[in-house]
Amino acid sequence: MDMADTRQRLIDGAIQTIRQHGITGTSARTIANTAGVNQALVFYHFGSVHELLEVACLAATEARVAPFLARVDAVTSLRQLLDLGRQLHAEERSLGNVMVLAQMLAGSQADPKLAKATSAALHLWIGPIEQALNRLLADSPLATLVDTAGLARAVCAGFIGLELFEGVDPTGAHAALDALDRLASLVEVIDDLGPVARRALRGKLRKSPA
Amino acid sequence: MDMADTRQRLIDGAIQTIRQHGITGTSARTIANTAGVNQALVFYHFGSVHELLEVACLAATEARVAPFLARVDAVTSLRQLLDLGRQLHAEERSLGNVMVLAQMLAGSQADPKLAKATSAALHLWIGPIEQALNRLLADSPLATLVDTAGLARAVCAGFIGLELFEGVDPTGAHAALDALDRLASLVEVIDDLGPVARRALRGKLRKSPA
DNA sequence: GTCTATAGCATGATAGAC
DNA sequence: GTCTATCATGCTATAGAC
Repeated sequence: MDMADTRQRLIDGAIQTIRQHGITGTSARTIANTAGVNQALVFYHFGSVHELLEVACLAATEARVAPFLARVDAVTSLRQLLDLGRQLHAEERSLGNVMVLAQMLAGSQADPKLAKATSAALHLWIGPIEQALNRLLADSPLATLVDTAGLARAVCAGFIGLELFEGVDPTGAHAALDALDRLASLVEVIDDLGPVARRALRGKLRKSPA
Repeated sequence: MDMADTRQRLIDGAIQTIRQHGITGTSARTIANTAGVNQALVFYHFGSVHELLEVACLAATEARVAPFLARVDAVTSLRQLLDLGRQLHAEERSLGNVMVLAQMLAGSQADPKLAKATSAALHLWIGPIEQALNRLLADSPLATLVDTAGLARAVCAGFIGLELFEGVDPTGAHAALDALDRLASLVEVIDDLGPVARRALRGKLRKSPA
C-alpha cells in the first residue's frame, strides 16, 4: 500500500502544512506530523526541508494547473476569461495553491534556491494565461496596446497579493476583486468597439502613453 | 543619548531584519543583533517578538506614508497618480515598506494578532489612495463605474504581489508593471472622453457588466 | 524504508545580578 | 534599563538498530 507513497504523503503533508500554518510554521516535524510519518523520513526522501518544499510546490502547482488548461482553452471571450478567473479564485479558497505560492514567495525573498523553484511553479500559471491572452486579443484594438507577457505576470502577481490581503481583510479583498472586475469590463467593451470608435481611440492613445 | 531610544533601535532593527532575512529569519536574537542591543531587551520593552513586530510594522508604515500624503495631495490627474505610483515603487526597492508589509502578511495568515496589526498598517496606505481616487474621479465618466474603495485595496494588494514577484523574477515584474501602466493609460483616455463618446460608452457598458 | 535516539544549535522567555 | 545566565523547547540533520 504505502511503499513509495510515503514520498507522496510527505509532499501532500508539506502543502497542507504551508496552507494551515504558513511558511513560518512549516518544519520537518510539523510536515511529518500532518503527513503521519516519521520526521527522519523527510531527510531520507528529500535530503532537506527546503528540497521537499521545492518539490511539493512544483508538484502541487502542476496538479492544480493541469485541469485548468482545458478550461482556459474553452474560453472564447475576455468576459469568459474574467469569469474563469473568479471561479478560480473561489476554488482557491478551499484548494489553496495560490496561498502556497504566496507563502513560498515570502520565503523565497531570502533564499535563492526556493526562489528558483517558486518562480518555476509560478510560470506554470503564467504560460497558459499568456497564451490565452494572446489568442483572445489577437485581432483586438488592444493588441498593440497591451503586452500580454507582462499582463499575464501582472495578473498572477495580483492574485498572490489579493490572496494575502484576503487573509487579513476578507471583505476588503472582495471589494477589490469586484472593482477589478468592473474595470475589466471596461476593457472588454473597448475590445468590442466598432472600427470608427477604434480609430478615434487609437488617435487619443497615441499622444498619451509614456 | 540612548536612554529610551533603545526602543527605537529595536523597532528599526526589526524592520531591517524583516527586509534582509524575511519573516522566517526574524527572531528576537536576529533583531537584537542588527539593532546592536541585548536580546533580553526585546522582551523587556515589548513583551514578545510578535508585539515588537506589530509596533514596528505600524511605526515604519506611518513614517513612510507621512511624506507620501503631501505628494498625493499635489496630484491633479490620473496620469500624475500613475507616475507617483511608479516613483513610489522605485523608492520601495531601497526603503522597502512594501516588502515588510508583504512579509507581515505572510506571517499573518496563521496568526490573528499579527493580522490585525498588518491590516491596520495596510489601511494607512489604503485611506489616502482611496481619497485621491475619489477626488480625481469625482466628475469623470468612470465615477459610476469604479468603486474607489475597492480599487484602492486592489492597488495595494497589487503592489504587494508585485513586490513578492519581483523577488523571484525582476525582469518579469518590470514587464508586469509596464503592462499595467499601459492599460491604465487606456483608462486615462476614457477619463478624458468628450460628452458624445461618453454617452456611447455608457450605453455599451449598461449591457455588459455583471 | 522506517524507526529510535541523539547531537548540536536556535528559539522564546524568565530570573536575578548590577 | 541593561546585562549574564539559564531553562525548556523546537529545529535540522545524522547514526545506527531493525
